[in-house]
Amino acid sequence: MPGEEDSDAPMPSQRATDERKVSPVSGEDNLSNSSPYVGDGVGTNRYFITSSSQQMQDSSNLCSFLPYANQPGPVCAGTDGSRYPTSIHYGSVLPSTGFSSSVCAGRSQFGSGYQFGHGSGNIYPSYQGTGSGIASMGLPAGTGGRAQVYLCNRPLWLKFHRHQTEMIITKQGRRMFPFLSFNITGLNLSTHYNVFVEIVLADPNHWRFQGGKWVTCGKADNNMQGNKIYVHPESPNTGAHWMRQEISFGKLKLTNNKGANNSNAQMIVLQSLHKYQPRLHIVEVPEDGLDDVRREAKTQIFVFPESQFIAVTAYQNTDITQLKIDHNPFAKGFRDNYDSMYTAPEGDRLTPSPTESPRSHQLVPSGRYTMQPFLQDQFVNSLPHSRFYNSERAVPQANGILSPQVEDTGAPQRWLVTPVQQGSGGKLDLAGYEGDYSTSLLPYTLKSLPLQTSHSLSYYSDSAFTSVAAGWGSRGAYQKKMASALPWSPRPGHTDFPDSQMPDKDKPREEEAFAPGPAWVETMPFLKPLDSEPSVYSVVCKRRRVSHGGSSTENSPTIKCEDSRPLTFRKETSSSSKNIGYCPFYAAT
DNA sequence: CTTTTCACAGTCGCGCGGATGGGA
DNA sequence: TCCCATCCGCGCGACTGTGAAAAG
Repeated sequence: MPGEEDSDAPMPSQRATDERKVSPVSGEDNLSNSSPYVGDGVGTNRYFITSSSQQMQDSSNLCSFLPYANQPGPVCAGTDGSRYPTSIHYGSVLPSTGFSSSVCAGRSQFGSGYQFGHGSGNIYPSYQGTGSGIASMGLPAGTGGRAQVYLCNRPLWLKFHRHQTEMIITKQGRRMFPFLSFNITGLNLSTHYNVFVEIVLADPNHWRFQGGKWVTCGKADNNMQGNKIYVHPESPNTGAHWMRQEISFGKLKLTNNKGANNSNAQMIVLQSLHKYQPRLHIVEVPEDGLDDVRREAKTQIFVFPESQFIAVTAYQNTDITQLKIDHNPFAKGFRDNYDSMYTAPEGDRLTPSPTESPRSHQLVPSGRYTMQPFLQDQFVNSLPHSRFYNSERAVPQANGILSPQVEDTGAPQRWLVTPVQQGSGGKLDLAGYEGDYSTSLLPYTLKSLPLQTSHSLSYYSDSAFTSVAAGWGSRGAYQKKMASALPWSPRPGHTDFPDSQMPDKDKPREEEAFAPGPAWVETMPFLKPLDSEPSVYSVVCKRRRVSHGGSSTENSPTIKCEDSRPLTFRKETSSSSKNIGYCPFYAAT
């Protein structure tokens, strides 16, 4: 394939249907209103992340993402028929239907106290699924605090989210990519927790890819049975353990095989062409028999809107395909041959060939490619910013799609979600992304956490060993091999963030980013894929894109946020038992 | 026509076994 | 000479997206 096509020949991915040639704005029809991602995609609108508990408790805000807010008092039901109230501020995520123990069958560590529910796992009220209730056992009051969770590879998620993330599901099970990887802080060091991911329907629609974009097509099938949760294999473990390093769910597999729920606990059963939303649950493990009433206070749920995806059996959007190829190490074999691909004269390129990278000169064959964000992000690290400046500015990212520099500038960010519901209504925030982007290229900025990169870790470069180890293999393997070569500590203290590291100027941006948004609509508007108009990205870069030397840099950051501190640290004093929150957690330098 | 399934090729990491070198 | 540790290469399996065929 490489070398077989001239520069104008369609790339393999483009040989698909015409529909697939168009960068979709999924759900555009349904989400066109109130989309914050207008114009450049980053949009002038910022979402507001508030530390105010009141706002977080504002059900109206919640409604934009968690319609359960309108439900009457959430109730968790145990298998024994008992029910325990959950004082979720933003609506229950626990339908009142009973729990099921089947999901956790075989997981001895979850044996006694509680079971995970499974079923439809809907997060919108219109569904009558069996729910995905999670009960937690109570723990002594005062143990632990409100956890904060960083979505470590959020920039990568954002990249995909801009095009409406698709996740392949197969009978054998397919790993997610990007995979879920979190940093957790705020746990009690000695308290034991179970950590698991639940994937629930994100909206009540059936989706189809039509006309180059995702559109709704009837109602979703809410009767889908099967496992909807994936318990981290290291569960249960102490808070110290969970906070020690990234918590990666790279081995989580998605399947459409309903029979897989019992046979393979690593699989989550989904339905093709349905939209799903992963949620992270942190549940304190009971160490003594506490009454049910206290259980609810020990479950924290985190939702990252950018991790929403549509399950498919075959990729529909070539942009997603290309992003997968470019960033997923396992798809390296599908990346283009640089040597044969890039033979254009140097003069044809707008972007100078970085001398630092032996391959870089091959990456930008012509001006058409110079602005490909993920090309930039591949080697922006190795180039003086000035070398990129012109090109960055020369081609506005009309759709605001990517600000890929975030993760590749060597300053990947951590994104924190507090367990409490943000008042944002779950709007996906790109401000940080933009900020990061600007970190390397623009005069203003939210600066991401500086992160050293090692070219020796080219494959995972900045995402590095932790995510790789955690995500693709054992968490220790890579660290064992690479730790000695890494100049930084993989184990930063992260719970303390000095205010001095948080420029005030950044706060408004973050807050804006999570400003209360429209109430829940059929398809959460705040999750609208960022651009409602054809992106430069998609228009210009319809040809198959190439990555540089296989750097899936942003897969997941390596380092914990030792230098970061929350801009908006929620001081949730509520007695809420379950808290669902999602908000990127910005750190400034 | 749409969606799903399957075989395929390519990349990678891991584990095994042999080769090598040092010390007892 | 034997034992042990380390290094290296090979094979296998896991994983990916592709593209054709099958299924609905």
